[in-house]
Amino acid sequence: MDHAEATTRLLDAAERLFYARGVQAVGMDEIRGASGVSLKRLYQCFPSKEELVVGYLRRRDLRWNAALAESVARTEDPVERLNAVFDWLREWFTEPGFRGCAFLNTFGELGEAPAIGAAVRAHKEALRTYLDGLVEDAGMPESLTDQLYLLVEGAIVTAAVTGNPDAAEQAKAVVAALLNH
Amino acid sequence: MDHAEATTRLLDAAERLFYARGVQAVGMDEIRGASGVSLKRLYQCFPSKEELVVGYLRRRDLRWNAALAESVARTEDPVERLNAVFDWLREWFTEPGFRGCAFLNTFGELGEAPAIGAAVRAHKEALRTYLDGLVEDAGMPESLTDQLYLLVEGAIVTAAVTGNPDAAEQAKAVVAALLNH
DNA sequence: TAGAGTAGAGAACGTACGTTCTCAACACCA
DNA sequence: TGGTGTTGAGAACGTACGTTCTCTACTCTA
Repeated sequence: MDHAEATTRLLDAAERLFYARGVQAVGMDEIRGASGVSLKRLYQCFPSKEELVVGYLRRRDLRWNAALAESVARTEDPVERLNAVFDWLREWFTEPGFRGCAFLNTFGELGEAPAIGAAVRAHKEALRTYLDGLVEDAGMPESLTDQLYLLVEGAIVTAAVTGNPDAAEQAKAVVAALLNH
Repeated sequence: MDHAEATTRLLDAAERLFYARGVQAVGMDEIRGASGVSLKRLYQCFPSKEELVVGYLRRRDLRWNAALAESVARTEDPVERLNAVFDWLREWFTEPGFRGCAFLNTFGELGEAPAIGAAVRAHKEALRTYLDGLVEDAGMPESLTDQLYLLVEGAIVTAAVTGNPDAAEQAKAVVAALLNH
């Protein structure tokens, strides 16, 4: 097992465990057991738990954004794509093990740590930038971006707390009102 | 110092410390020091840390709801009251030490614990019920409640992560569109 | 005032965790 | 093949924390 595969395995285990149970509830020894990577190697790949958490967030950021973009891109009409965002959210909400936004959860837990806060903000900024592109392609006023963003965040949080994926449809209804306005 | 005052002091210290730094980052000994209540008494009032956390959430729920309702009630017009919700949110966002929703933060940290999850859901349900009353008083269709709720959650989360209170105004703009629709 | 119950201060206990260290096994290369 | 460097397994270390225990001092009552 080389360095790259060890890193992948560690991130796989970290993502699964951290997302499901929170960062502080999962020890480095459990990451070692779940990944099959020795503690020595673990600390070679990630010199501290905080760096492993940042690595986890960074990779999840890339994956999450890519999954959203890929799903939305299957819709042709640029205006309809704004709705497609919430269709994808609904799919995500119904996935087994959905526990809300990994970034918000980690932020609530470790927001003090500057590296964590930076990773969370980077993720949210990337989302906002992506939405901005969709709004521009749809020929809508720029002010719609922040409003869409609020609805996405609200839907994620609500679905996480209530366990009910209908928040996606409710947000979509608001989008429809904004577009018709 | 009697039992009631000890309880109050403990909840005061717990609320300040837990909200500012998270639950897991604050030890029982620090609560003792900040409250001036002995460990023995602490464990008489709250037999475990989890019960102290639940007590903290419950009292914060009452206070937060009351502050919102009191501020909104100063507005006479029932329709205008829907906007007043977001005016109050903006005030909250600009308070020193604002760190987002205590309930969401705790949920992200300890959502597994059933008692915590229940306290969080109770708070969110109370908020939704309150919004439902405002919507009814304003003579608006019931479907507006969930939409308002999404906007409130989205604004809180966004203000917390970005540190920018403008999320309140952005949400308000969406409300205006929904009302004009 | 004597005694019984209680409170406070803080030591103590058990556990868990992040991180480092030890040591035996093994791979690679001269 | 012999020696050197690296690896993995897991023990060890230091710390922190939730919770309980000890002991002293005080307070109330008979």
